[in-house]
Amino acid sequence: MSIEIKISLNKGLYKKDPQDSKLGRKIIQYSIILIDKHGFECFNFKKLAETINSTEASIYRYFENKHLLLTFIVNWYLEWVNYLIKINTMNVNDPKKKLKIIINSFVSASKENPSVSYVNESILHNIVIAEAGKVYHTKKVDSENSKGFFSSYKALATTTSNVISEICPEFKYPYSLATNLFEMSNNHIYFAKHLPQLTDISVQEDDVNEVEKMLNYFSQKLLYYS
Amino acid sequence: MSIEIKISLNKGLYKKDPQDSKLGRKIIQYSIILIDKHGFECFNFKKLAETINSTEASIYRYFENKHLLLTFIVNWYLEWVNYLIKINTMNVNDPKKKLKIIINSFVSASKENPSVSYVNESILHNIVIAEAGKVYHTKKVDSENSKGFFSSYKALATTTSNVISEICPEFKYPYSLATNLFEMSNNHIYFAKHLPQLTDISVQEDDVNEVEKMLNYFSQKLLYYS
DNA sequence: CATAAATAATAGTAATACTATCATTTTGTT
DNA sequence: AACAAAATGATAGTATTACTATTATTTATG
Repeated sequence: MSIEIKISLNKGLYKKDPQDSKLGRKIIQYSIILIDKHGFECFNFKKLAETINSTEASIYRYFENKHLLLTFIVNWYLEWVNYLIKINTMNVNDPKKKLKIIINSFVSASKENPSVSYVNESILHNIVIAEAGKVYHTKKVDSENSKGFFSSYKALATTTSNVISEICPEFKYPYSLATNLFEMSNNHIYFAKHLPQLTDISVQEDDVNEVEKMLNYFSQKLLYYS
Repeated sequence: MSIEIKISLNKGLYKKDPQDSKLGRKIIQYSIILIDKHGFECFNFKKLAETINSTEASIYRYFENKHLLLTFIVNWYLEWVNYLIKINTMNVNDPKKKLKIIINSFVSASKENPSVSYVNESILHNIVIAEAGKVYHTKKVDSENSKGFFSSYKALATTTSNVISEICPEFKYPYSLATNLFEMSNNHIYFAKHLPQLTDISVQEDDVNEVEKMLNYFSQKLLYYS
């Protein structure tokens, strides 16, 4: 399925919205591919420019630096997941079912869901798994937070937290559990692929079923029989 | 309390063991201070050399690059925590008490524990909280893993996992819970300080009591009444 | 006190992360 | 079709970073 949603993101993230022009969309499309391929540290605007037959100067007209570009695409992904959760839980009343849908979105939103033509959501998910922590683990975190650069993560945490509180209103840690389910999803997919001794689950050919089961088990143990 | 333990780490991490010379120990001491102060991205060997009145060339005789230096100090911290857990649980039989000691070590090993003269463990803990993920979130993770660069994290996970299995032998995810308790500890201390909307707990003046409570609550819910 | 080992001093290179300027192409408007 | 405005490309240049190499000096050791 391919539709054209335009996701609106904090304006401080870019100098010019890349979603509004051909070159901008190419920057998004190929930065996702290159960051996934070489890793964020080895990714730079010169390589990106060569790949898309443009110039460094042109890319700098869209993004101040590669860190803000990463922040942009990670936020894009989080907004997209939040959007999918909203439409997929819209007609669901049981909060327990809603949380299962949320967990399923954390582990595999990129599968069988509406997508945007110039974004490979599956590759983008890999970037979120491997690089998203770098977005907020920086000395600029406080000033970037005050500019609203992490509001997409907060929105996702709030959505999830509300469902958790619906299931169990007395539960003391709805936000912590929400972010933990998301971080745990990313971490254990990464561990399964690269550091298998740090997890009990395994991921074969992108089948994240075991991760999903684990997250459901954890949340049920914490929320169901209180 | 100050003693001199020498922690033995994977030899691939350094060209020359910094623990064995005055300059080496100064490199460790001030790299910890500088990474904490400026963040890992802005930290470099030139600044470090100026700070300790030495030269870049001399530092390069100890470490190939700053990434391996970070890996070294993070592993040092993990080995130190693992060592403390061992001595503090040595005469404890109840695995539930052992897990509480482990959780206490995750949140505040750096407080009231034997320390090494040239390492400020409290600052080092801040580095682990803010930067440790960068150690293994790199494209070199597989080759570095095969060289044993993450064995300290695995050792800590194994120690914790064994205690978890003692408490509840049927629990299916002992390793996952072990690493999750550690990651959660670091994440939520960081969130409380920088992104408070992502957590329910707060940390006032380095009092991590609420984090400790939360981790104990989570582990008890998952392990006690199965 | 001689010698080896460690460190300092200095210099240099390639790559990175930008910024500035001007030329050309594309787009929208009449 | 003609034109202006906007977007992009081409080119050049700078400061910093991440190193490596060479030689001089200091320090530790038998």
